[in-house]
Amino acid sequence: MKSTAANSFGHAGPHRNEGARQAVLDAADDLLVERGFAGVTMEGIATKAGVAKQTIYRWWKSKVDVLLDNLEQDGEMALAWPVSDATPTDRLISQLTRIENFLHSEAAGKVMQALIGQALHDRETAQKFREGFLFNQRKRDLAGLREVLEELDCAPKDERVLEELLDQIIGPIHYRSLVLGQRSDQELLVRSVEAMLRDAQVRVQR
Amino acid sequence: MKSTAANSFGHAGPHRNEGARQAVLDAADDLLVERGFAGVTMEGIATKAGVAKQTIYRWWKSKVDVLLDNLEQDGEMALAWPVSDATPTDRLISQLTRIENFLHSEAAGKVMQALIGQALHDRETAQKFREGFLFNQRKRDLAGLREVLEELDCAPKDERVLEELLDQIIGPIHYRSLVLGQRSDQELLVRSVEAMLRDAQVRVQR
Amino acid sequence: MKSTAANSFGHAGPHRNEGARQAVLDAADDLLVERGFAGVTMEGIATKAGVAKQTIYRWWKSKVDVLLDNLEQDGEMALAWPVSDATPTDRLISQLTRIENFLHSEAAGKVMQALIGQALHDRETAQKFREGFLFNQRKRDLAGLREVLEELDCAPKDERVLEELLDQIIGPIHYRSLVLGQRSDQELLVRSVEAMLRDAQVRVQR
Amino acid sequence: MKSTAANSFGHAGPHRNEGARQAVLDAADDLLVERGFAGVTMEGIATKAGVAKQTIYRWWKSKVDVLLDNLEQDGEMALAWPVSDATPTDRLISQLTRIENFLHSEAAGKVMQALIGQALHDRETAQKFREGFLFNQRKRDLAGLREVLEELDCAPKDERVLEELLDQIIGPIHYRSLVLGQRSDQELLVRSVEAMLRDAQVRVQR
DNA sequence: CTGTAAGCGAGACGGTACGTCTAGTCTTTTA
DNA sequence: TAAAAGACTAGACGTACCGTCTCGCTTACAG
Repeated sequence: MKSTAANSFGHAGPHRNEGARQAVLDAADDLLVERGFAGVTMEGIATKAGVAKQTIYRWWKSKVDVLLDNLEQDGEMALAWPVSDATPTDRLISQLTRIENFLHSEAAGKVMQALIGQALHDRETAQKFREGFLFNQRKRDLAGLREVLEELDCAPKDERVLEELLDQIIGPIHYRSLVLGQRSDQELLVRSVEAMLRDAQVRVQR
Repeated sequence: MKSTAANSFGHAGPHRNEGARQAVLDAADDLLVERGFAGVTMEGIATKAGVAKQTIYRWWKSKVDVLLDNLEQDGEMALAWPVSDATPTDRLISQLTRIENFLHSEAAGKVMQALIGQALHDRETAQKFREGFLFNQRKRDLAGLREVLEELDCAPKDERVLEELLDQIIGPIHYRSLVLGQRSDQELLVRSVEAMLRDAQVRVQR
Repeated sequence: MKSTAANSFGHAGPHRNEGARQAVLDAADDLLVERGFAGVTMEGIATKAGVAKQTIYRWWKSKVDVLLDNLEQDGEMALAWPVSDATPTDRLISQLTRIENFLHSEAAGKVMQALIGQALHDRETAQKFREGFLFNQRKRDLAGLREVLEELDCAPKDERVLEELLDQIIGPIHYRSLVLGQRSDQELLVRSVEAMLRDAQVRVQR
Repeated sequence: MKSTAANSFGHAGPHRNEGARQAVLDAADDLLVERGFAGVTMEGIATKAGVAKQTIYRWWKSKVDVLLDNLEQDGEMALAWPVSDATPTDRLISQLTRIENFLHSEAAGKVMQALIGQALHDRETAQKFREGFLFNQRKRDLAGLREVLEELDCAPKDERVLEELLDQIIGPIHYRSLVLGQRSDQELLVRSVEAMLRDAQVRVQR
């Protein structure tokens, strides 16, 4: 606790006020949960966060940017592959469960759904969402999956095949969640992984 | 040519003006393609269609309703399983191709993406979209898939398993399209169907 | 009581809502008296009048236009030369008194002072103020003065001289009011008129 | 010449930076000429002067104070009664001409018009303007006029009469300039002085 | 065969949020 | 300790749409 104590909140100096930053992120998140995406407005965030609109515009270009900032903060933590000594299959199932739970989680899941929704409306949002979050997460998932498959001796050489195998398991989860609006139960995830592993073995033998 | 001549357009009588209806649907579609979802506004539609705002509100509750009306008209046609004497597998692949093409089509695909996007923002849109379009289409696809699997002697008894098998093939396509923003090539669709059929056979043997 | 009764106020049709118009004019006037010129804002007027900002912008370009509208309504009435059987000199003094009182009146005087103030800040306001109010009033005052001088047999032939004579009596009043912030008492006005009449006679003899 | 070297400009020491002061005054004046009164903003002055906003607020309460500072500097010099051996009447006419020219001068005249304009909007500005500039100038003009009248043997005993005589000549000039937006030509000034002198003589005989 | 009721184009209305601008305050860092 | 730099809260600016409304016209059907 040194000089940073001065910036606890309240007023600010020439450097960025960290308290204001977090207040904005939290306010946006709260509004999304309480009132949905249309209820997230720059004015609403400002009021709720006790912050001037100009302060938001100084650091973020739009409400989408604010939400994306939230997602980058929360999502990368919640979707990391944890260190584990479980069997490869179990580790894979457990990651799939983590993804499914994340998609339906109260705060972070709503943010992600809102951003995917907006990405479908707006090309620029799509790009930001993918580059700011999705592709990073995808890299981590591909690496995790590769490790699992290597332990099971069915890792493909071709990276594109690995991507196909990943999409075989996460595609249906997302489709059910985002499009159908349905959760995927544990059994389904297990069968999905089994089917994919069978396919991986078939492919590797060719 | 009797009473319809009066309703050709221009002005109207006590019955609904069909010209105005189509002009509204077309204007909404055009605006979506030209300016994206945010560019579709009630005022914009009214101006472009040469129609009073009140006329739109008389027949549709919101711009989402207008777009959904469009989708119901176009989508059900473009996604029907055609009568064909091809092999079951080929028919399945061809339907999958049809879906993939539809998702990326200029007009109808944009409408569908916009509606899915809005469904992710708004519960009510989600419900309308599913009940007005998605569930109907899903029923047709489930019936088509069942027929294919029956011919291949691997149709499951349980309807829920059939749904899982359907999601195995359409889930990844949608995920790539909606979330990753990538097209799925023909090869991928073929391998996807093969993997699903293998899984169906495994399941039916149990 | 015919069809116009429908537009008493509340909501409006495709024609201008007279109630809203008057509410805006009154709100602007009230704000000016209560809070001064800086306290007259488009938002404040809108709130006080119970009117949407867009409604103000639809009919007036700026708050200056609103105030000018007020002045045109009030000023032309308060500064008219009334029909009178008093002596010419008395009529002139009485008009001068009327002007002096007007300049210091609660509502209309404040509006006029505000507009002259703004005219000194902004060329466009100056032009509007002059063309919308000042020059009309000046014409009436010149006509009134000419009549008075004719009855006293000292009306100049040259219009420019007439203007000079007018400015001899109204210039000091305005200077004291606008620049010095002082009222001119009745005695002063009387002496001012006497001096001017003496000058008019001198001039006419040449 | 010791510590002043440090205060040459750029950065500053513990004492007031004279360079900054002048830069602020000049910037305000420039902005007024270039963009009008509304274009004179604290931010604009700060930017143009290369000075921090806080520095302005440290020494002046508002932009009006800055402009008034300018006027006090320039106005008192430009409006002084010079020593002259001309006839009294000519000296008076020449002072009147000086005033008229000042009101229409590029820099100082604009400042004065702006301040009078703002004084009409705001009581506090009015007071500052009068006490900081106007009343001082008026004292000088009254003294000058008294001297002229004494030489012509028609100086009134009553100071209030002297003020009235002054307003007879400067009132119309200001009215034409500030309200009508018109210049007064030399001839007019001459006739105005003649009329006033005639009135002074009439009054003194009573 | 005529009134009446509905659909229609037009557009004014009260609102909400937008993104920008400036005000005036405060804090940090430099000299 | 003055000054430059600039982040901060506050609030008005003028614009764009929202969804509701009123108007005046046109036209189909009912009495």
